[in-house]
Amino acid sequence: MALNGLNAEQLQAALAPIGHNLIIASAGTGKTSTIVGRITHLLRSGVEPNRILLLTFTNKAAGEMIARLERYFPKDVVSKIEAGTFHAVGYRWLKAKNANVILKQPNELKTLFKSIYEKYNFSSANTDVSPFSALYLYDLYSLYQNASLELFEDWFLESYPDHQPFINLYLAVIDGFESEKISYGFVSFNDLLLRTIDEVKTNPMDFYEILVDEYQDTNTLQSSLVDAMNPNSLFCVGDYDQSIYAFNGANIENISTFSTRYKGASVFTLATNYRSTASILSLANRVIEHNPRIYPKQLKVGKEGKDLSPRLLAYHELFEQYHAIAHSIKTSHIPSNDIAVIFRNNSSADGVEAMLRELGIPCKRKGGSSFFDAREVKFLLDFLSLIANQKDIMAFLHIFEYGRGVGAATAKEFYQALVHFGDGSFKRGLYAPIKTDIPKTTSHLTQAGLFGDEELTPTNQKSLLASHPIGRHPKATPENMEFFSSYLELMKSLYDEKNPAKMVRKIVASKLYSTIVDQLSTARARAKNGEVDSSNKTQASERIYQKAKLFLELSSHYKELIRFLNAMILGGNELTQGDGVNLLTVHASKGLEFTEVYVVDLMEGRFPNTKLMSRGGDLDEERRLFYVAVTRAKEKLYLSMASYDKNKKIDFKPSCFLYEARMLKGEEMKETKEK
DNA sequence: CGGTTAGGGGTTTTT
DNA sequence: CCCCTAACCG
Repeated sequence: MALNGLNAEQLQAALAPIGHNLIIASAGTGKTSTIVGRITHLLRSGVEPNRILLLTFTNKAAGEMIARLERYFPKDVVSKIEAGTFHAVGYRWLKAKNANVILKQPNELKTLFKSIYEKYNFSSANTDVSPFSALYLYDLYSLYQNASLELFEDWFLESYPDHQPFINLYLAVIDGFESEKISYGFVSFNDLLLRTIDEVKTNPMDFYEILVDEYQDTNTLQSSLVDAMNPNSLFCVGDYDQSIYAFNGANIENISTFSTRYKGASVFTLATNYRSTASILSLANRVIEHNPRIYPKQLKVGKEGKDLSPRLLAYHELFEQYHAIAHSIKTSHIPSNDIAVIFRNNSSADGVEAMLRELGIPCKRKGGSSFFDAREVKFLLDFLSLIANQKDIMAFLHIFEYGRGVGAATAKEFYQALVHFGDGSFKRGLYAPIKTDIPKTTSHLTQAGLFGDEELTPTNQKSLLASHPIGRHPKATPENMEFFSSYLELMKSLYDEKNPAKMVRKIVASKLYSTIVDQLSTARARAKNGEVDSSNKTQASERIYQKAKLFLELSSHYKELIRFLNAMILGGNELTQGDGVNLLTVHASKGLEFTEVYVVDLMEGRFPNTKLMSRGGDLDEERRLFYVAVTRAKEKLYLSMASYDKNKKIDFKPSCFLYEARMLKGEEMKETKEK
């Protein structure tokens, strides 16, 4: 049984009486085992599995715990446990209530927000202060939603009183954003939680116990969701030294005030670290000691065996560093899946990846940026999003911007014309227009008579379009109408299709997609002198179809289009691509462990990231990030830095954490001066 | 004059 | 790779 493997302190926590329990679990102290043990204990005590809710920070973590429970309990019991991230669980409940939820990617929502922001004139305010940019305001608004239950105005002016002259403009932008978001049918991550709270308040839940993993990174919005559910019992597991999501409103006070918020709360501490060697732990502790203590904490070393001292790797130049690390990894006897390169900023990843590739070492990165940000994948997502939500004008714009000579403005007119043809319905306007007059436009251009032009399009397209009123749109040109008819042809072939994978297969095989692949691969194969290398182009196009294949594979697990799309937004960047050495940001490394770890780019400015600190972050948080990074290592830890970036011509000073870790002596600090 | 497109500069972290 | 700016096109 899962409980047999626990040590005394873990067992005591796992068997805690029902009530409000906080488990302070330092890095590597068997947090996961304790949670699995706790659920084991609950199930063995006769608690119905569907009255257990396990909230984790990533869906992967939830999956791992569920998988471990399946070793001890029948699958049909374990599958009844509610488990997942706050967002995933909330989404599941709303979906069960038939709520109409169509998630939209944060970047898209930012673009929408910005477009509304730009309608307002901020220069009219009588002040020397310059207004926040649209994107900064968006981030603040999102932070507010996660961090505060007050009115935006109150929360905002507390921190930025000098922006008082803009407050009404800011509020108007936010109002406009909220209403436009609703009219397009979009739901943000934050909306998901807000709506879940509403749902839980109107239809109370009856959980016996809620377990919250990574409790130090829950924010006010999330903790108010937990409170709204009002469970009999709470089991929160966290470590304040690993709180690294302040930018998302993570509220360290959720931990520090736990015993005062919940009367009669019990606090347990897991202090024996089984993950790392004594010297890695003592390094981590030397650094984190510089942060204020909330609860006393003394780590005991539980690991036995050889103990290699952490090593400092210092190089002159950035790429020399990446190259040396790649070389060190190549000569390592550790399997590459057990090796990680960890960095503060994603910008470090490209250099490391390039050097590893040069030496033929496979590596994997978190899928998010590389996969879903790829334009060929975005196109597929946009195409499907518009089918799932015909009000999604943003998706339409992205699709039609691939049409030659079509930009956002023209695409928007086309969309509006189509909605007009369908008397309010985009799809009707596309498939079976009931109005054929062209709505009035802002354009003064009138290029009539494009139809009947002999060089126009192949005959079948012509007949496709001949019956469609969009061809008479003043912005219609032979090129963009050819694009349109490819689009229409594909849409018609998907008219009755409901299965996501079948849809994806048809899209990828379509003429429209091949047009896009051609555009993208041509652009990618174009050298600086403008020439297109045909073998490069073939390669680029192969890579695109490879991604499309992966996308198809992902879609095959879903029966409903909307569910597939939402799942891609909700858990999309949790999937890792490929096999090999792990390239991770510190944030992404949370909860993971590796035999050999390289923490790279340990220079002032990069790690700690001083740019962020000037924007409200603080050194304590950066120090926690460092702590998280080094405590991922089980046996070998390398701390690495470079003193110069030849591309940007920047000199670097070593990170203050290298001094705090006593990998560098204080005197050297004075010697390393800025030039 | 509005819109498109090409080219140069810059990049935080996540659900 | 994405965003912004400036030149270009109709």
